[in-house]
Amino acid sequence: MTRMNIHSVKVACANCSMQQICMPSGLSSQELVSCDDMVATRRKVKRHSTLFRSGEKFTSLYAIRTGFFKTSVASEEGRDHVIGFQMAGEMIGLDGIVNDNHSCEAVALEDGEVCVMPFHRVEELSRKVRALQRHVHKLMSREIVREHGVMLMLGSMRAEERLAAFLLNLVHRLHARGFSHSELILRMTREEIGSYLGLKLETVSRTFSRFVADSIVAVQQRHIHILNQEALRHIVIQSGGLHPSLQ
Amino acid sequence: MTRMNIHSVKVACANCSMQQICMPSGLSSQELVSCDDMVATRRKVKRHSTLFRSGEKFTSLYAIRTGFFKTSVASEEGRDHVIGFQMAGEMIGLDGIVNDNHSCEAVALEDGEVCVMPFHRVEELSRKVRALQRHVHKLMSREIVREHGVMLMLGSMRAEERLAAFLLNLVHRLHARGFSHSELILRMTREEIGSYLGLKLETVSRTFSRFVADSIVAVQQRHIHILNQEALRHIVIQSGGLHPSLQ
DNA sequence: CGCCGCATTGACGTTCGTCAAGTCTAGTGG
DNA sequence: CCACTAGACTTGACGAACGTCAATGCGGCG
Repeated sequence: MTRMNIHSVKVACANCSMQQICMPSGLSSQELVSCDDMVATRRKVKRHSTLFRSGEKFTSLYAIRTGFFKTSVASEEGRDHVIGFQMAGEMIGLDGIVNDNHSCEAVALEDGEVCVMPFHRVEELSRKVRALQRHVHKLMSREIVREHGVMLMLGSMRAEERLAAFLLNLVHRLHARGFSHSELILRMTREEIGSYLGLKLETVSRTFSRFVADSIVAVQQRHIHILNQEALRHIVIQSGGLHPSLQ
Repeated sequence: MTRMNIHSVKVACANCSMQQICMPSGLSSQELVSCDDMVATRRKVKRHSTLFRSGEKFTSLYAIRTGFFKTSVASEEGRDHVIGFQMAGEMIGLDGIVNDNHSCEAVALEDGEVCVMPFHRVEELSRKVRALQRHVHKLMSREIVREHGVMLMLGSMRAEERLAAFLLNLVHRLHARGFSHSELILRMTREEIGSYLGLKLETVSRTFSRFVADSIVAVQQRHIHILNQEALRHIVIQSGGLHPSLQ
């Protein structure tokens, strides 16, 4: 419910640690400076606050600097379905472009900070800076491909396979950001995991328990230790899952 | 298996009946002519031929002029999962942008014809023609939003709801192209429908039979007559589905 | 005409959802 | 500092929905 406080800090993409994830590579330093113009402000977001809601006017894309988000689509009756979890270096808001309105909502699962990039500036700049145009197209295409993977998962995997794919995907993305390849802390509840995976929270919980019984992972609440990554991978592969291309 | 024959016809977007679906609106006639430059050739595609395969080098987007396609992602063992059905006026190939390789495959379900649009030309032109840039961004965003709807369906609907949503979506898109709002011919098998909906073909068949028993549709093989659209809509809505925004 | 692929239908099994009880943990206030 | 509480998580028993296997029907094409 709470709206985040607008925090106006002047930005420098050139100094940003997320640069190599967030920005196109091979920019001249001059082009990098002009990319700064793309970012209007940074915005701090508190845990459980909403970055944008479904139906809200679309103006900007958001590049996550720090923190962890979920995006979800809401149906009429308040039921909502999680369609993705996003972490530092990833972009959210692309859904808003087509109708100038957001069709999903983004909620912070922990305190964080995003770069607010007004889309008209993105378009303006990407008409001039070719590498940026490329980058925007790739970002959107990547999101399309990621969703293909999710659709494959939802359409053809069983509970164990879904959870295994989910854990592998998460730890893979975290590892790419310098975290452990075997330990992670879940920022979301079992219910949110279930919503994402198309399962009920009880099934998620039971499946975790089965993994623990098989010594594949150790679970202490939201702290997950992956003991046998090979086994996890095997669970996904054996049924023909498209491996970690789930982004 | 069969590759389609390359059919080099010079193109005129200005005369194309798909123009208002496929192209941005509000182009000057000069801009429309320059859009022709975007289309290298048209290509006829025969039923069951593959437009592009997973892993294949990405060079072009394809705008469907006529015909009906399925796109699917393939897993290692040959199992594949249908992720969408595309008809005239829709664009396929966006998945290839991110890695310069296609990550899904497109197969024609009936004879048709596509406009081949080399992506480097699309990028070049959309740096000059602002309306085209807009249009490309909206196309990609629309695909993202469509997939959100599919994920919602796969993640939270039961078989009846999925099939109802599927039929409503199909007939809605066909109607927008001048076809009946109550009759349609399915170009795909029950198995392909099932793959798309995350169901087995037997379940699709049984669900059709139930709809017939309830006088909601009449089914004769692939010929579908929707007798009670309201009932179909009600099946989807009651469970909180995001209605026909499934594109 | 006969074959082959597609579709339908039935019987049965598995997986997951539902309902309900109970446990654990973090955060709050006395 | 500890007791208390609310929310999150776990676990069990049961049932519903869907998958699996198998037999049969139908229609189009050679």
